[in-house]
Amino acid sequence: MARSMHVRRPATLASLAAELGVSRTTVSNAYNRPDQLSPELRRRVLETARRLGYPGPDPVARSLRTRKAGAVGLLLTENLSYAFRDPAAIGFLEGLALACEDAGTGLLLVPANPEREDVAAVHRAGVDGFVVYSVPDDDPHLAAVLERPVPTVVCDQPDLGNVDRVGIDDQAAMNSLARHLIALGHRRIGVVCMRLARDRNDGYVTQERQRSAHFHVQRARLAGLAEAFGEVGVDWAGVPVVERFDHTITSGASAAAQVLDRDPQITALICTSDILALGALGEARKRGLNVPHDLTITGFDGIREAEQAGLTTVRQPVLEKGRAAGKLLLDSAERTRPRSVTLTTELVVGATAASPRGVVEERWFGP
Amino acid sequence: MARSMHVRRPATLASLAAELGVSRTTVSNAYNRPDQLSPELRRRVLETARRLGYPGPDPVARSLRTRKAGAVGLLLTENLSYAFRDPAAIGFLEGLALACEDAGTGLLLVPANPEREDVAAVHRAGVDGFVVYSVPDDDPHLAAVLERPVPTVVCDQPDLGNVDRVGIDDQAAMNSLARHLIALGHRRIGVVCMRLARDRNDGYVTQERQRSAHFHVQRARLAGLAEAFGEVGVDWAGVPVVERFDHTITSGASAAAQVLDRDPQITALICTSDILALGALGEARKRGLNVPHDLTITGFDGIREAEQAGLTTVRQPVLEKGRAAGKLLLDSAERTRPRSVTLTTELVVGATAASPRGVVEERWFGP
DNA sequence: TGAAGTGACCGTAACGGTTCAGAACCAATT
DNA sequence: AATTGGTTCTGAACCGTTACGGTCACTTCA
Repeated sequence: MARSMHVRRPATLASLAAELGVSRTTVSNAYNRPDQLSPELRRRVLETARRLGYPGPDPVARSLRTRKAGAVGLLLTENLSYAFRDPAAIGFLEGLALACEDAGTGLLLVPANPEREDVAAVHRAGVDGFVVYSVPDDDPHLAAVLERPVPTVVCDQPDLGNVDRVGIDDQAAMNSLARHLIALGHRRIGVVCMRLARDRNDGYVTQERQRSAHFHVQRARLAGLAEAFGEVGVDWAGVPVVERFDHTITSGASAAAQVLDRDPQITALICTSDILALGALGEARKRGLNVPHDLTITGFDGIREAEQAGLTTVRQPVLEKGRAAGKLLLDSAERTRPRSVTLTTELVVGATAASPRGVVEERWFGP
Repeated sequence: MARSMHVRRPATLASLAAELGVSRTTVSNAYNRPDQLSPELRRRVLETARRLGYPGPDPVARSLRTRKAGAVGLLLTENLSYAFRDPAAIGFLEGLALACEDAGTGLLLVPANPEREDVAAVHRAGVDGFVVYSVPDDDPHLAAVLERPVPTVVCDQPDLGNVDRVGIDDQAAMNSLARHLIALGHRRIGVVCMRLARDRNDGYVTQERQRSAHFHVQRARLAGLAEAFGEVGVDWAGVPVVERFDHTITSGASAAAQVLDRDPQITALICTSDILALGALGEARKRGLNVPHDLTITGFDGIREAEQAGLTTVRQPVLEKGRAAGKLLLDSAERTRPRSVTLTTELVVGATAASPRGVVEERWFGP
């Protein structure tokens, strides 16, 4: 019975067919199209498969032939593990996972180490499409993805023209937050932002660096601030903007410290993310500053931790963003021309923003 | 120059070779072994590739030939998106992602809907190995994974004998927590646990169901409790054990309510996860119970939220667990026989456990 | 009784690469 | 002049499937 004990080679569809004396097609059909063969033969095929230890059609070979991988790739700018530490990223992932789940598709996290310029992982990924989440617009990984002949959806990215996009209007959202602060009477402000480019620059940001920032989201948020404060006569060039490469609470604290050390007279510290704002809150507390009365602090994202802290911020629908990205990618049928989805945001008025001391809120003077 | 404008078919390695008048081998080498051809020819190959829009070797075809997918699969019992909602699962994911990152490997989240018994996704996954995280031991997805001829690591699973395993000693950990409560003087206890099997059973758990629970982790934790309390003469059969299918704070609250309604005289409520315990804490607060003096509540896992709440619990190294699983899987070289990694846990004495009213802590009587 | 229809199965040709054992060539050594 | 060694490139086999367009025996129906 056990013919050739030395078969190290695992069984294949062909060997199974040979053993059974049928064609490979038939064996394939036994797995993929049961209606194409008699129940009796199918039973025999499956039983012989079990006996020979044939685990069913090889997924990779099948993918090659059918030109479907059954998975979408996710490209993140950060270390893969980072995605699981940032609440906003987690929310995005959850939404994306939901969309994939609905479609029965796998989700492949592509290891794109931002340090090394090793794009090989992008080339090696056997996927039917890519979602690119918040990477700098000059990221070589992004370029590698765009070269791959598969549909792609970018998130938090400027409109690339030829691929689908999902995001929010960062500039408008930040603008409305700024207007809120302006209405409260703030004119002397400081800004803490996330990394603006691939190089580390933990410190003050020049005008030029702001304009040429490679992270679209950050660039747009700063632009929204500049726009709003410019309108009320604030000289943007004089506004201290401090950047941090690492997106952590600790970074937020140290950045806040840096701003407060040099410009203690500011009445509001605007952070471009909740995480940074939480750090700033901690730093303010450490300095004995009363938030919001001594110092207004705001964030961006609307993560749960921010809500608990009562942070004044902008809420963006991160989960929806992920889900929208997934949906866009997964029904890529009939994509005539690139689609663009812009989700709405919401100003969250918390307890960390108030009129500066000695200033009565402006709207009281309204007509 | 542009020969045949109607080439809908994208360029392949072969077409590129033909265009250049070289062999396919040479083109392949241009990408994979630059030292195998002259720099000049390589330059020509790459340039022609760009001109023809050839995106480089197809990952799937390459995988087929090299028998490497460059990714590991992760199988979760829950809906994919759930993994991003449970802090413990997130920690595990982070650790696993770290390990994958180090190895330059992708991480494929396999959509294993626990509702449907659709195992196809497991068959379709093009991966070099699987990590299986906390699924019931009779899960068909698990069976499907074990049939695949690739290395596998199971987590929070009984020793399957033939695959690598990583986990903690749930029984011992819970036993030590129980001893702590016993030392405090607790004898009348209630238990809230996570789902014990694939079927929903929101309510009391029979002895039989406890013993035959398909979630190893839960079974072991209950066993640890039964063991410890049995030693001091508590009749385990009389201990109310309530199960919840959904692992949410809300579930924890409702389960706690169910126990407290029927057995208001209990002095301690032991939950098999922090999430459930947090729910129980809320329920206790709602009832005006003073924790820990009116009621002791404990958890399991050691998530951050539990720490903030001052929960008495068992901390397990979830991140390390993920990382260990990844490492085990990724250096599957020379695996002689299945390895088993058991990580250590730590009893976290928080503020939610104390001696019941009228009872002096036992250790005060110590020799 | 012959034409048409149906169910069951098969042969061939991809799918797009990688790999390995050489071939061809040339320069340097014996 | 023959041998050696090195570089550069090639041919053919192979990876394990599935898509496509059949064939063939066996009804069914007029």
